[in-house]
Amino acid sequence: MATTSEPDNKYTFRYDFKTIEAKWQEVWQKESTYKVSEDDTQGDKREKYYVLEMFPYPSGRIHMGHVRNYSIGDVIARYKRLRGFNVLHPMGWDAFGLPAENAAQKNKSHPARWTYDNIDYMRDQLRQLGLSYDWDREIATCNPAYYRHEQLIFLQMYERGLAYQKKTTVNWCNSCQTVLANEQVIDGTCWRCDEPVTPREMKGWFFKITAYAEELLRDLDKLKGWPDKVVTMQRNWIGKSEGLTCDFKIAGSEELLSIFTTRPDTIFGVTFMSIAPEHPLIDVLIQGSDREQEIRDFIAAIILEKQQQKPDDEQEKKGIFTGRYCLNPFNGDEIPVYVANFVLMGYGTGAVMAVPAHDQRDFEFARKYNLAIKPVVFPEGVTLIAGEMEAASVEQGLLADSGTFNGLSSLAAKQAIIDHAGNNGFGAPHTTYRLRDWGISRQRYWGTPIPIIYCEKCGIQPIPAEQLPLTLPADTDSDRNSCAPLHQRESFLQTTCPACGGAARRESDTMDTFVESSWYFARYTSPRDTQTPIDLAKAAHWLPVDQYIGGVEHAILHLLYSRFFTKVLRDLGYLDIDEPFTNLLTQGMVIKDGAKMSKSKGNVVDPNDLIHEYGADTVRLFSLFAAPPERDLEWNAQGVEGAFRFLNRIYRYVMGHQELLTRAGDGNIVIQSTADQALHRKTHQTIQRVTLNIENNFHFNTAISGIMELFNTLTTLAPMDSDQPQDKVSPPLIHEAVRAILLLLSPMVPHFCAELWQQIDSPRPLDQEQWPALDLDAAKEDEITVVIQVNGKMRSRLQVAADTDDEIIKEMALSDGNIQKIIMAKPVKKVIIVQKKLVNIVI
RNA sequence: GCCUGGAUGGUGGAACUGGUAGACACCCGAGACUUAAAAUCUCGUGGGCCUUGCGCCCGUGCGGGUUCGACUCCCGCUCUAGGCACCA
Repeated sequence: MATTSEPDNKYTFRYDFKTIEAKWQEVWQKESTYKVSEDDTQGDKREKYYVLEMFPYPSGRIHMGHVRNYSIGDVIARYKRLRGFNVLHPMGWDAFGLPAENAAQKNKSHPARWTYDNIDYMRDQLRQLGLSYDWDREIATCNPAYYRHEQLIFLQMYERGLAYQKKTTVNWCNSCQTVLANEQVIDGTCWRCDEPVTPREMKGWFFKITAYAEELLRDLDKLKGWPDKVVTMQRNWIGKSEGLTCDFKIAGSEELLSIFTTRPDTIFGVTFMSIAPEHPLIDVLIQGSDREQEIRDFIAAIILEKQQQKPDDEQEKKGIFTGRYCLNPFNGDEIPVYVANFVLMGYGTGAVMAVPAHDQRDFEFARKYNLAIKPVVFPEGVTLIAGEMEAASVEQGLLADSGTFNGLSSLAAKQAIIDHAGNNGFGAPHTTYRLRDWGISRQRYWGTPIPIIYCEKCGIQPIPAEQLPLTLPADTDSDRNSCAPLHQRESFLQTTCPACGGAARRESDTMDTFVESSWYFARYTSPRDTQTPIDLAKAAHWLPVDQYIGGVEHAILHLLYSRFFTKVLRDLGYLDIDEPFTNLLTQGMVIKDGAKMSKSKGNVVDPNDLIHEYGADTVRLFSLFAAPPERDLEWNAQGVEGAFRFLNRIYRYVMGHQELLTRAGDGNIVIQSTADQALHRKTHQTIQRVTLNIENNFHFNTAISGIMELFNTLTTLAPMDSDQPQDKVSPPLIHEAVRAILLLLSPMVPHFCAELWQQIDSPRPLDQEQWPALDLDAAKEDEITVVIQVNGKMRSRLQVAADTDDEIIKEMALSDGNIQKIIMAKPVKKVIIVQKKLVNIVI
């Protein structure tokens, strides 16, 4: 082996990671070490394990977040292989999206060109990290071979009413002639051109995720392997509430105003009605009134205000009286109807029964407009008096002033009132969700075209499945139109109707890129199948994903959409599972100087530089060692140096003992000295500890420190510079310890370990090895330290044989010199003995 | 405002189910090697006190509590990160 610089100078020695890493990457590629055979669905007897990291957007080059994410996944993949699993570990590219269009415009290139170039570069970077992917399964979502299947899935969803079109309000930038996503609108202006964004009514395509709301909520209980945090976030996002819909008659009219409430128990406390400014009934209510114009102006003003408000500031509550009343069906009260700026048309019925005594918003509104406040639910032991209330009382309690329902508890009253409404035909129990249907239309170029045709005669016509894929139009010219959205491309739009053959136009929207990432994990199980999106048998074998790893920023959208797609694909007959990801690990961010790495902060660390300076193994080792995966990782250049130093120490040690280790390979383990015993014990304790750290919660940081401890023990008991280390420790035990170190470290530091493994003349390459076997007897301590406390404070220690009787330990503790001094002649009240741990003497 | 996490030496982080707080590293300091430096190796390294002892006191964001014993459990706060936010 060569060294990086002067081979003879052992003082400046740094192991030659460049040669070693290149060598093993080539071996793995040439031998397809990590390829998972398609036949494994039938032939392989090993248990399957599917580990997946969230695939990247090919933005150009990988960043530290990727390095961390993929290192974690790779450790799990390699560990599971050593444990005898048949591991599926694929990688691909989430390749559609707006950045490609922007870059293409800037460089007068084409999004496809830009994207594929980036993929080539980044694939190379991932190879350099030594990640054990089955590259034969690589997919890029912008490839028609992928998105044709997505188009088919869309058509099947359309057939079942799960994909539908409706009118919606979008953010429109007139100067860019495009729709912007919410996150692209910054303070009401376009993120790219700074022109104001205007709302615009457009038709768009939606996926009916609300049809699965209940199942998505219910199945959260099955996700035992997900962080509670993510489950909670999804539960809140779905936002189920149960209550009552109830119709209030408009006075002097046959019209009904329908409301939804989760607090039917407060229905006798209704003193006014608030409706959304967009509510369709408004026209009917105010038509012909002498205040019609005044009201319309007010409504227009609050709608405008709403559009311009920043997402995070709350508007002052305001409203206007429509001049009309409605009737409370429970007691006949006449209730004024107001238009209010805080009522959302998109939730419930767009109308709210206002109970100022028991709802804070209604309370504020009532105070402002001098409306009645009528308390009807008294929390236990409290009598509410309208004039004395400082704020709404939102607690449950006992009903008062509520007719025949007086004295009931809130809980009982809810049911009774719902029943009463139902029996009298003006209401029904109702469940509503915060979750909205998923709008997937994007007016862009670089996305999956929606396979729909509009015919004047025949209406909306899906493209026949056998005509898929509907590919993106290639460019006819290389000018700035190279990424013109589809609606600007006449030749793409013009087509013929599949039903009548007459002239027709194509849909020009492309799909949200979240659609591609909602099913890619399933596609990996049959990535080259041209007949069907997903081969049911193969998917049944591999899915669900046993371990999914990615950033917590995808806790809601990506993970919710993937769960939704899994259920849809199941109902379409492609999958036989309910949930896609059994276990989820959300890793923390990589930060530096206390802040997220970003160009604007100038604290970005480029993985390329690190790989060149220290090699992939060191970069991986440090990113796994510096923090447990779920926590943020503070990047520290000196820490990287420390990780590199550790590998160098092992390298020097193993190569310095190469001959001995090679010879010792076939020797039996015979304990001949206390040093032998100590090393043997530490070796097996470390095997146990590392295994537990990985199995329990993937805490590689403590696993690595365990291995460091073992190596420290090894170099203390059998020092490097000793002429004849076998004087103290027998060679087979050094061999055992080194073997353990290399095997235990290999999932984290794969090239390095594979090389040293070969250098000590092991019979098989490391990739074909098994995780080291644990000998529990060997790990057992025969002497233990028992702590002696007096009144809970540590005062002395005892070294005793592990099997010493509790009574004897107690006697020893009481007669211990230090203890005698402390307790003097005072009476001992109590002695607590914790087996093999401590004695606490209470005086 | 609501819902989640988090807070431990100069730093990153350990500590099983309530049982020796600070493992393992980084930084820093001292020494060895060297003409010298780097590298490497050895030792030290939470704070304070003195009587320098296998010593004592304090110490896991703050204030209480439970317990023989609390970083760990309970109650009440502070700060911080993230998510949601007029959802009726």
